[in-house]
Amino acid sequence: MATTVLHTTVLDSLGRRITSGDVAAGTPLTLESIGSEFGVSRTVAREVMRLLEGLGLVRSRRRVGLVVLGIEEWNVLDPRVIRWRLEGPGRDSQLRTLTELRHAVEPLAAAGAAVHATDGERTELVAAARRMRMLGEAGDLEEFLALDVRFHELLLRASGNEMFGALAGVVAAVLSGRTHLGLMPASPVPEALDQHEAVAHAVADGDPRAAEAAMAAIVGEVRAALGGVDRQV
Amino acid sequence: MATTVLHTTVLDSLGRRITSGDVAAGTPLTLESIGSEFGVSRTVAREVMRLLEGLGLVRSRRRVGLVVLGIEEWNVLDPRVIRWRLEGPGRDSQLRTLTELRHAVEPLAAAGAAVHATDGERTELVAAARRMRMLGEAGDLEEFLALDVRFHELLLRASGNEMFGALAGVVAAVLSGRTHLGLMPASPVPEALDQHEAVAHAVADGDPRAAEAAMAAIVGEVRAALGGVDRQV
DNA sequence: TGTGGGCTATTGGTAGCACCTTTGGCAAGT
DNA sequence: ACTTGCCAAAGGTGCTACCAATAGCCCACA
Repeated sequence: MATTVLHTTVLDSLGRRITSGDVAAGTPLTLESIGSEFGVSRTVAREVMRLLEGLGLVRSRRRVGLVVLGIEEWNVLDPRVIRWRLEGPGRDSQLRTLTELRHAVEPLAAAGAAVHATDGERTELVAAARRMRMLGEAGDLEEFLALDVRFHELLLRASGNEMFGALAGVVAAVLSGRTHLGLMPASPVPEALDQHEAVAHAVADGDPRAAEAAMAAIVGEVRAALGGVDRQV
Repeated sequence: MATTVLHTTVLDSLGRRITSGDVAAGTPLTLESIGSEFGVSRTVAREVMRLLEGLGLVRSRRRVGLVVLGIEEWNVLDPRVIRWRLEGPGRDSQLRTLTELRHAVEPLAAAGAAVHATDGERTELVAAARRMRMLGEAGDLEEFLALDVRFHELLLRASGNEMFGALAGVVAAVLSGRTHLGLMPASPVPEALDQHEAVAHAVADGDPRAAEAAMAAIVGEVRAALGGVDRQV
C-alpha cells in the first residue's frame, strides 16, 4: 500500500499495539513520544497520527495528545485494521467475525455475479473450479489456497457491486489464515470441491438462485467447521 | 471526525473531486498544486495526501506526484468514501450498492442480535419498533427516520459482530438518503411497521431464524422498491 | 535505431518556529 | 469547605526552509 518504509513501520507498530489492546482505550500518546520512541521527526509522527485518526483508532485533542479510542470507534472494515487484528491475539475471534461477514456477503455476491459477470469472468471461474478439483485431489495445499483465493476474488469482483469487490482482500486473508492456522483438512473435502464447481456453473449459466444457494452451502459449512454460533444450516 | 477545519476542507474537497470522477484516474496531482490551490502549506498538503493514499484514492510516486487511482483501488467501504460518493453524481448507483450490502448483512445481524443482544438492547428494540408505528401512523417523517436509524443501529451493534456494527453509519446514510430523496412513501407502509415489530419481538424472544426472516423481508422490500436487479423474494 | 548517462522535478524526511486551545492548578473570595 | 476565576504550561496546528533520494525524461553518442 504505502510505498515508503518509514511510515508503514511506525504505523504498523502503533496500529498493532492499539488493536491488540496492548495500549488500552483512553491512554494518551503524544507526537513527542511517538517521535522519540521510533526515532522519527515530528512530521512523520504527525502523518502517522492522522492516519490512525482516520482509522478511528485515536482522536487528537489539543493539550492532551492522542487518546486511544475503543473498538466501537474503529474502522473495523478497513483492510489495515483487519490485518492488524488478524496478526494479534484476537485472531480467532477476528476470524470468526470475518467468516460471518463472508457468510452474509458471498452468497449475494454469487447471485450478482450470475447476473453481471462478463463472459471472460464466467469461463475463468469454471476453469478455476476445475483446477481446484485437480489440485485438491493431488493434495497441494499451497497451490490450492492460491486458486481458492483467486476464485473468491473473481466472484466478488464480478458481482457488479464494488462493495463486495472491496472485500476480496478480506476473504483472501481469511482463507490464508485458515489454512496456515491448520484449520483446514489435509486435503479439501469433496463436498467443497463440488460446491465450488456448482457455483461456477451456476454463474456461467446465469442462474442467480443456484449460485446463491451453492455459495451459501460453501460458506455455511466453513462456519460450522469453525464452531458456528447460531443458526444451523 | 477531524477536529480541525483545515484538513477536512482540503480532504473533503479533493475526496469529492476524485470520487465524483471529476478528476479522472491517472491524473497527476502535486503537493505544490494542492498547496497553492487551497492556500495551505506543504505540511497540510502532505497529510491530506497521506490520508487520500490510505483511502486508496491516490498513489504517491516520486518525480510524478499523486496519481489518481481507479475505483477498483478505492476503499469503498470507508465511511468517508461512502459519504463523498453519496454526495456526488453517482448517488443513485451508490444507494443501490449500499442497499444490496444491507440486504446481505442485516438479516444475519438480526439473527446475531437474537442470540447476543443484552436485555437492555432487546427491550429498547421493542420499544423503538412500537414508537415507530405510532410515529409512522402520525405521518411524522423526520421523527420516524430518526427512530428508524436508531432501530437499525441498535440491531447492528447488538449483533455480536463489530463488523456489522461498523455498518451502522452506512445504514443511517442510506435511510436518510432515501427519505430525503423522496424515495419513501408519504407515510410508511403498514407492512414495514409490522416487520420491524416482528424483528424486535424475534430478537426479544431469542429466535434467530424468525429475526433473520423478518429482517430479510424488510430489506428485500426496500430493494424491490428501489428497482431490484436480480433475485425476487 | 538503440542505449546509457546525466538532469531535474517531486516526494521523503528533518528541524525549528509562532500560535492557539485546552486544561489543571492555584489563589482569592464567599 | 466550596466555588469562581485567572494563569501558565502543555501539546496539537500550521508554517517555512532545507537537504536527500529517486525516478522519469531527454539528449548525446555509438
